[in-house]
Amino acid sequence: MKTDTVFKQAFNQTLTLLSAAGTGAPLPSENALSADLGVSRTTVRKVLAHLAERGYITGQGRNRIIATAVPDDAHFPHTETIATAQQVEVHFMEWMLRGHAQPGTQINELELARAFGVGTTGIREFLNRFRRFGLIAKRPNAGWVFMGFTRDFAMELFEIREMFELRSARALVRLPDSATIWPRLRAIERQHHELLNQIDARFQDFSDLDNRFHRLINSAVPNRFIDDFYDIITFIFHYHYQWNKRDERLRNETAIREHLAYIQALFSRDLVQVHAACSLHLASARKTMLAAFDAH
Amino acid sequence: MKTDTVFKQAFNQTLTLLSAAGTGAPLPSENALSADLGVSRTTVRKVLAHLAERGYITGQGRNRIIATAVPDDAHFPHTETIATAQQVEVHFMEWMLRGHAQPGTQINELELARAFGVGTTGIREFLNRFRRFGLIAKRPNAGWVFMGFTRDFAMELFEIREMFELRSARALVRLPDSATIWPRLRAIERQHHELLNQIDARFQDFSDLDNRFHRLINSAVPNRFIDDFYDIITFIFHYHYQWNKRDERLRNETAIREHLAYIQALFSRDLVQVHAACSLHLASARKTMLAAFDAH
DNA sequence: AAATTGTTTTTTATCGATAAGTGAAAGACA
DNA sequence: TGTCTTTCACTTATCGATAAAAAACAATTT
Repeated sequence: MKTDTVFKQAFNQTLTLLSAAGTGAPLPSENALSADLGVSRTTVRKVLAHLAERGYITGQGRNRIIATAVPDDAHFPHTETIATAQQVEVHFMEWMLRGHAQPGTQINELELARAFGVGTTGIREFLNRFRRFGLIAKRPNAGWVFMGFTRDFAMELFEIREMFELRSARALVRLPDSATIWPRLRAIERQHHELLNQIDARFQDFSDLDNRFHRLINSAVPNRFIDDFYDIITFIFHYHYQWNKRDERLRNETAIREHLAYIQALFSRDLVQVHAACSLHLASARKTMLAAFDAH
Repeated sequence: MKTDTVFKQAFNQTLTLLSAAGTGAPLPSENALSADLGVSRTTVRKVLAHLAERGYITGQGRNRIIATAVPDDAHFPHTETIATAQQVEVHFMEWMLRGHAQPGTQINELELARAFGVGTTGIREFLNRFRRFGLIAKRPNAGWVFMGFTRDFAMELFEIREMFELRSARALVRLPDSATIWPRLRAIERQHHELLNQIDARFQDFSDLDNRFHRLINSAVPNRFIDDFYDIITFIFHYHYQWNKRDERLRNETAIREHLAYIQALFSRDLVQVHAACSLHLASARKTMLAAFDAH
């Protein structure tokens, strides 16, 4: 059956809202909460019912009021708010990156299902989706094979990445001044400066900024296949960075400076400059990832 | 439970082998049959058991012999040899191209499952795999939406295709004379000439040749992401050509001539010529597909 | 009348069961 | 001694069932 992770997560979020509003405050309407939490009204009502049952809110219908301050331990544990499908992803990446998986390793659905504590269907579905990342292959009626997160894989990934990014940067330069990309580019430039100023404390935030920056560049002249490819990039980088922490602060600082130069080039609308700045950044990103393989 | 389509297909193939060999001939070993049919020996044994049961072969162990000529109606019907997963694909494409699916149409798993006569799991698995073609999107907990096989879709598809193809053609030109690509290119060039000579009778064979040609170009300097993308191209073209038969003979003849010019350019190793011939062909392919949208 | 809540219907996510199919060890043969 | 067959343990493909979540509909309230 379905897990109730959606409910539990919505419940936790609502608790936080309650704390912020304080005792005695009226509750927003069910529709408002539904939009706020990003779940259906059915789930909102379930949350409300639970809150009432535990005495955190009183009244009913349109006259609901926050009754008491909510104790901290009222939250559901974080693990209970993660859907099975997401759990499988996390577990699998863990399994993969911990070296359990040499190139050529056979992947056994039942074994993984037991190891991860889920049904085989969950594993199957994940593998089918994960297939597009190019790391596993299927032999019909005979299971999956892990292809290896190898140097070749990374090189091929970067080849495409560079092709796509240069294409987007070139297209961007040709856009008129009135395009919405320009103010958005300014905004993200500002975020780069902010992060750079607090680099010592916040260098871990770069990963997210990096992702948003490159996706922004593509979004100016969108192409769904490039977008899809960025899912792969994001996914690989996400797990790769978790695994390779060496020189993280320095690497990120360098990358931020490269981004800023790249952004400036874009504003200059000079194709040669853009090309140079973009290539420089991509080459340095590639070097970073390949270095991780050589160190290993 | 699993369907026995593998067995049925292997059985049918074996019947054909039997007819070719003729009464009294000895059977190949189980291992040989297994390799020949591309199934496990377990399945081969099941086939053999069935054949014996029906009296088509006699003897046992190593001394099996073809007993009688096999009647034509001994074959399992073709539909019983198609695995559920494949059936779903065919049904779904039918459903989609018959205009059942306007952009924005909601896709209902249970409804499709009933319409196609399969379990929901089969539909789910198909949709998850099909997602990568960029024609459907998922809203968690709330089903799938069909995005439409639109003009935009085709344009974005072709943008990537042109990028990839030019990259591969450029890379190919730089390969040494000793590379294995050159004889293979000669071979496929010959096939083009053959097809051109019999164009009136065989113009339908072009689709397959086209596919093999473009994949060959990429295979010279391979990249798994480009390969994957070609799966999408192949898939889309396959169904698109089934649907759009207008001017098929003429279109294919033109394309063959473009291919030949392109091949010649590649042999010349002149980058400018290659670029021109390749671009010309791709532009014409794009025009063909876009014309289908405008006609519609 | 528009927004809100109450109720019912529809749809998805997930599990476990089972026949079909694979692969490898053990045994037979020539 | 190496190929072929027999046997068996393990794996995948597929289904149907069920609780959770979404969506549609109906009834109130301000």
